[in-house]
Amino acid sequence: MLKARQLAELAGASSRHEVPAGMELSDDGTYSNLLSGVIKLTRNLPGGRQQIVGFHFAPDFLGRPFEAKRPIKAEALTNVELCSFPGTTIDRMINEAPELARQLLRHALNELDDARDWMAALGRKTASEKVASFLLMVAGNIDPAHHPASSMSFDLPLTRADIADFLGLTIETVSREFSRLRSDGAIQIANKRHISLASLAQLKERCGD
Amino acid sequence: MLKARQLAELAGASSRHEVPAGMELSDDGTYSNLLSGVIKLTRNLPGGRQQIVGFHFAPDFLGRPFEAKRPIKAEALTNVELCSFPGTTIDRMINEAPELARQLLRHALNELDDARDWMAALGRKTASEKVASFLLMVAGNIDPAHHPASSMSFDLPLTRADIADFLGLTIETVSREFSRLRSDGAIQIANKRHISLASLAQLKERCGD
DNA sequence: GCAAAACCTTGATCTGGATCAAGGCGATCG
DNA sequence: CGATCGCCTTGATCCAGATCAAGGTTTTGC
Repeated sequence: MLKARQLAELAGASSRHEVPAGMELSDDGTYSNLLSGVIKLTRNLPGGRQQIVGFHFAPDFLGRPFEAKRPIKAEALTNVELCSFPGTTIDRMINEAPELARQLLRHALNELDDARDWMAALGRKTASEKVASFLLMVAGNIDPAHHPASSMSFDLPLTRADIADFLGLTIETVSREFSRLRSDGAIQIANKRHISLASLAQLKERCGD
Repeated sequence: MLKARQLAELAGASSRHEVPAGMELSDDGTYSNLLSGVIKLTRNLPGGRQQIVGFHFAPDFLGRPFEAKRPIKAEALTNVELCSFPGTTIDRMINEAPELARQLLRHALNELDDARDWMAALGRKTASEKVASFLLMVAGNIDPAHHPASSMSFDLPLTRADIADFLGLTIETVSREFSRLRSDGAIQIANKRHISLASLAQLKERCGD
């Protein structure tokens, strides 16, 4: 745990602010807690190609020490509430509080596990397995404690174009797979974006792992 | 930097050993420096599908604190020399030496950057862009300081099947793309595995980013 | 040194998902 | 309220890369 003095220092240096949906989050060196909303991380290739390489769902932590080799853009998918700390404060505290460094390391390794999971999906899963895996991932992040056998519903924070850019597909294929899942009774769709899952267990059979 | 006492402790607890090509590296909780050789990290999907999610080239560091959510297997692609430390030593020292925690964090973030780069390749690059990117990656790891404009050569430490499992392709497609690069004069191939690159710059034009 | 086994290449054909095309909602706005 | 715009769906067709097939080459083992 962090010491009381350090918690107080963080609280004193923090500032709360809001970012509207669609706005890019500039990569000043700050760190933030994501209090609400969803953020996408994207990597751009020539020819207008885009790959989404990760998401942040509330409550998550964002920001990183050291420079990235490759530029990654962060953009708010929904309205977003942040609680930010100056980079210098965190960087200094990493050296003073081993527990903070441990937490950052644990967090980075979780993101690495996620990225590798999606490498496997991008390289080796079929379109319908990708879409099922995607719905499971969103469901798991929106309600981490949900019982696998019971039904749940939520609003997708992404457009079909974003989903396609995450799964390495086109919007038409994503749309067709949604339609297929609906006609198979695995999901219901209201208003394009509102999804009801019959059960997480049912989707797991379609997710290809 | 680590203190002399800590370096001495590490040296005292370390043990040198060797792993032959093709052998799986068991995931006891130890940490190792990879002194020579190449290791692949794989994730398995049902139906015999496999995705390689990363490599370690010498000199690299392997091992991770905290449990991974998903099982990842590590296998030696070549004969490998390791210098290993017990997990308990490292885990304890993380709390004593902030600099060690920083290094582990930096290392994890580099692996995360790499994984995200490959997500973009898997999701959005063509077969020939993937193969060119792969060759650049291998070349860069085998000789990090190589001049981009001059030619270089090396032995691929992977079979065509491994390359296919890394790039999300089939062995036939990998083979055809190698043949095409050869007939275009971008590479030369001797003995299936020995590759000569005319220049890194030439490949960069084909790698799709 | 010969045979078997691994690994690799090349050709022919097939197919999952891309591309092209044509509307169908629902919001926002005048 | 009707028009425009952004987003989504569905159908028709196409093609990059998969699959199927047939050797060729290199390595391994006896």
